[in-house]
Amino acid sequence: MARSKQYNEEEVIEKAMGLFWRNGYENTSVRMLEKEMGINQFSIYSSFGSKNGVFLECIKAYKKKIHRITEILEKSNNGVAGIKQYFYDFLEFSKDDNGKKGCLVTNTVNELGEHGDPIIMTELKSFFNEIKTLLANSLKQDKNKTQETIEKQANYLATSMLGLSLASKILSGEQLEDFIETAFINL
Amino acid sequence: MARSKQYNEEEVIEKAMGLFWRNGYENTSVRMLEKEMGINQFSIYSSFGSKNGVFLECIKAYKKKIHRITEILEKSNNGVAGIKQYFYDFLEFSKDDNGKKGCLVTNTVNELGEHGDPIIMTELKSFFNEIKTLLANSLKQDKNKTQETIEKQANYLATSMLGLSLASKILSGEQLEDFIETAFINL
DNA sequence: TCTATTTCTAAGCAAATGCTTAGAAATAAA
DNA sequence: TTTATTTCTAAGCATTTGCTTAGAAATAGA
Repeated sequence: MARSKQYNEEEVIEKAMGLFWRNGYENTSVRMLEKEMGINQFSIYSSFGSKNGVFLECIKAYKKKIHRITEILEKSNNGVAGIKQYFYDFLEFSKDDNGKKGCLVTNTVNELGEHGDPIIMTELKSFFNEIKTLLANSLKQDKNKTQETIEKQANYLATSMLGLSLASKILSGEQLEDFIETAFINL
Repeated sequence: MARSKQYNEEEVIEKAMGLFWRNGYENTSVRMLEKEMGINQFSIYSSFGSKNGVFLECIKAYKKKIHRITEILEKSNNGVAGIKQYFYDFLEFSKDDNGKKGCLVTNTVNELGEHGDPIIMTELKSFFNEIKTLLANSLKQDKNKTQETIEKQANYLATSMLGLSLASKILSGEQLEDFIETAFINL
C-alpha cells in the first residue's frame, strides 16, 4: 500500500558497475554514482545501505556478467586450448567503447589490497580462487599431467591472467597477442 | 642569510615513497604524508609544490631504488637465466616488513590508468618501456633468437612482470615460485 | 648585536567526501 | 475518495580533502 520504486535495482547496479570498473573504488564518489545510476542519494542508501554496499552488489553483478565467458571454459573439454580461448575471450570481454578497463576484481584487489573492507576482499579472493579452480579443471583434462604439474600450471595461469588483466589496460592488441601465444607454448 | 631547512629532501621523499607504495596515490592524504615525512604541510608544499609533486619525486626515487636490481640484469650476460634471476630479485625487492607491496609503478598505472596526471603517466610508461628494453637486450644475448622472437618474448616477459607484481601482493612464496619456474619453460 | 631572509607552526580556506533527514509527491489498499 | 505507507527531492550534516597564510622562531651575513 504505497508508492513503488521508479528504478530497477539490477539496472542501476549495472551502471554503477561500469563506473567503478572505469574509475576504481576511491575515484568513484557517491555524487558520480547518483548521476550514473540516475537516482538520488536517498535511493542509493535506501536500496544498498552504503557506497560499500553498492560496490558489493557490483562485484556480484560482475561475477554474473563474466559468467558468459567462464561458462565457455567450464564447458570446454579440450584442455589447454580451452584455457587459451578463455584468455582471448577475456580480452574481448574487458574491452570498453574506449577499451582498457581490465578486470574489475583484479583492479580492486590491486587498489584496496589488505586495506579494503574484509567482506569485499573475501568476495574478491573467492572469485580469484574460482577462476584458479576452473583453470585446474581444464588442465586435468590432459591425463598425462600429474597432480603436481596441474597445481604448478594453475598458479602459473592464474598469475598470467592477472598480468593480462593489467596489460590489457596499457598494451596494444598485438602485444597482448604476443603474450598469450608465448604463454601457451609449453603447457 | 637565513634559516636553513631542518630536513633532508631525499630522506623525506624516501619516507613518502613508502607510504604511497603501501597505500596507493588516492589513499594517501597530505595529512598522512605530514606524519610520515615528519614535516609540516608548509614544508611539503614549499619543497615539492603539491601532492602530485611529492609523488613525482617518489617515482624518481623509486627508479633509483629499483636500480639496485635492474643493474644486475643490465650487467648480466647469461640471457634468459639473468631475466629469471631478475624476477626473483624483484620478489625480494618488493617485500615489505609485512610483505606484499608489489611494484609502485605497476600499482599506480593500475590505479590511475588514463585518469592520472599526464606527467606522471608519462614517467610511469617510460619506466615500463625501460624494463622492456632491458628484457629485450638480455634476450638478444641468445644469438639463436630472431628479432621477431625477441619482440614477442619481450612482450611476454613484460606482461609476466606485471602479473608477478600484482600476484606478489596476494599469493604465497610457493605459488609465486610456481609461476616463475613455469613461465621460463616457454623461452 | 642587529637585521634581512628564510623556515617553521598552527590555524584556516573552499571544495568534496560519505551519509542523513525533513517534507513533498506518489500510490496501493480501504 | 481517503489514508497509510513508501519513494522522492533537495537541503544539510560533520569530516576530510588539497592547499594557503599570518605570524612566531631561527639564523646567516652586516
